[in-house]
Amino acid sequence: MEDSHSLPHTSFSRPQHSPSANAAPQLTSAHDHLTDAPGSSNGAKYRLMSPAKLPISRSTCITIPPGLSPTSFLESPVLLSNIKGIFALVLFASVAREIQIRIRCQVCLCWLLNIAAKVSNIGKNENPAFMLTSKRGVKLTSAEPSPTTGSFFKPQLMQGSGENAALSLQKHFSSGNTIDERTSSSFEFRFHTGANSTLGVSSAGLAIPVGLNRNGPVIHQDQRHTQQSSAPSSLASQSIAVGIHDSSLCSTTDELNQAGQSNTGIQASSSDHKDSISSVSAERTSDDGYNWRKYGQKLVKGSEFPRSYYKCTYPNCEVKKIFERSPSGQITEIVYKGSHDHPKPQAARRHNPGALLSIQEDKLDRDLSFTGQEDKLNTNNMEQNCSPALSPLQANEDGVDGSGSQFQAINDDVEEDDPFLKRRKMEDSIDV
DNA sequence: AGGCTTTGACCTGCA
DNA sequence: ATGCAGGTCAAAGCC
Repeated sequence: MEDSHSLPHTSFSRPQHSPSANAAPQLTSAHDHLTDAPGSSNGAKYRLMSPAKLPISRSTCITIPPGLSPTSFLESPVLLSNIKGIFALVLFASVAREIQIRIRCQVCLCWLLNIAAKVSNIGKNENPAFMLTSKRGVKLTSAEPSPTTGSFFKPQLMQGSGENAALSLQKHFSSGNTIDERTSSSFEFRFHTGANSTLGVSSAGLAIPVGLNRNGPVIHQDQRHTQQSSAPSSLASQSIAVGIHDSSLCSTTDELNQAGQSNTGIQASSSDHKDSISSVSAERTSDDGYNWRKYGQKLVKGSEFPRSYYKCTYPNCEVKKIFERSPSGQITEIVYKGSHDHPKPQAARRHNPGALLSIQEDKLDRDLSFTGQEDKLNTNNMEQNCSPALSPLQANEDGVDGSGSQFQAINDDVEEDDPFLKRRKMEDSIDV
């Protein structure tokens, strides 16, 4: 039993404000928290930690051979042979760009846009996206909120614990670099694999160079023991720090390609055992499919924006999320505490009618319907179904459950005449 | 009427 | 022991 006060503190990463930002800002791994938390009742303590101190496990990172990249994949006869699918994807990407559909997986969209560019040269995103940093110091760039809707594209960061497939985007810092140093252009996009990836990431990890820009959200995740989870390794808290920058989804396809050629892209990297997952998402309240009730707001010292505290409104669900939002409405940091042990409320989707990936969410909700493990460990992952793990490259992993099927789900939808509209119709009819 | 947000006060942990 | 900061509570108001 733990009350709200027993929840581990989750520190926000605010490199730009942290007095020590220049020297060693950032996030601590859950592992460190667990081991270096004197005085904590459960041993879980969460603090900022310098990326340099982060025990980022690279041993599990598998880099794709030079021949494998989104570009090469796009040129794959397997993909190109499916003309129908291509056109559907092009249409999909075009529509997404056109109406600024909120998409949860910027990588997926990047990929789609890349495909679109390949086929019709329409990929023209001007601004790169944001930078994400996991608790383990993993950084990634991703999309910023839609300039028109303000909705955030959800950066998907899936880190696999020993058992979960993981994906993280990692920025490689030169020594001494801090998180707020956004000058580095070196990013890696690695796919990690766990022994048994529930997401279906095969053991053949992939490194996809993606020309994403630096400015962007910083993601970090926290871990703690929850009431529901007796397993010491269960992840319960995740946090995200979203950089405040005006940039659009992904980078241009040219940038993507260039990045791919220059090996300065993003690599998905897996976390090691204790950090289990980490899927993170930058999103607005209620946009993650769950219902939240704000129970507090506080201006934290050193923060220029007030910190808002939300609780999940689901009965007996004690999941909390904390985020800071700039006056312009941009979320600068998000922290999740706890894990949902319940499905997303159906009604919540109406709040997000334009959510492109809600299609996926539905599918995943059905497929996963929070079976013990992924819910305990990856409850929040369910919010981020379209993780980078859903990379088309991974989609080739036919024999794998999870991401492969997820991607298949995407394709299935895409291949329908207008799955998105169909879905909307269906939901509308249900609502009526 | 119910649910949510706002906001000042209170509680707790830490240095 | 004390002050500070972060997190939470809960009354009031709003939608």
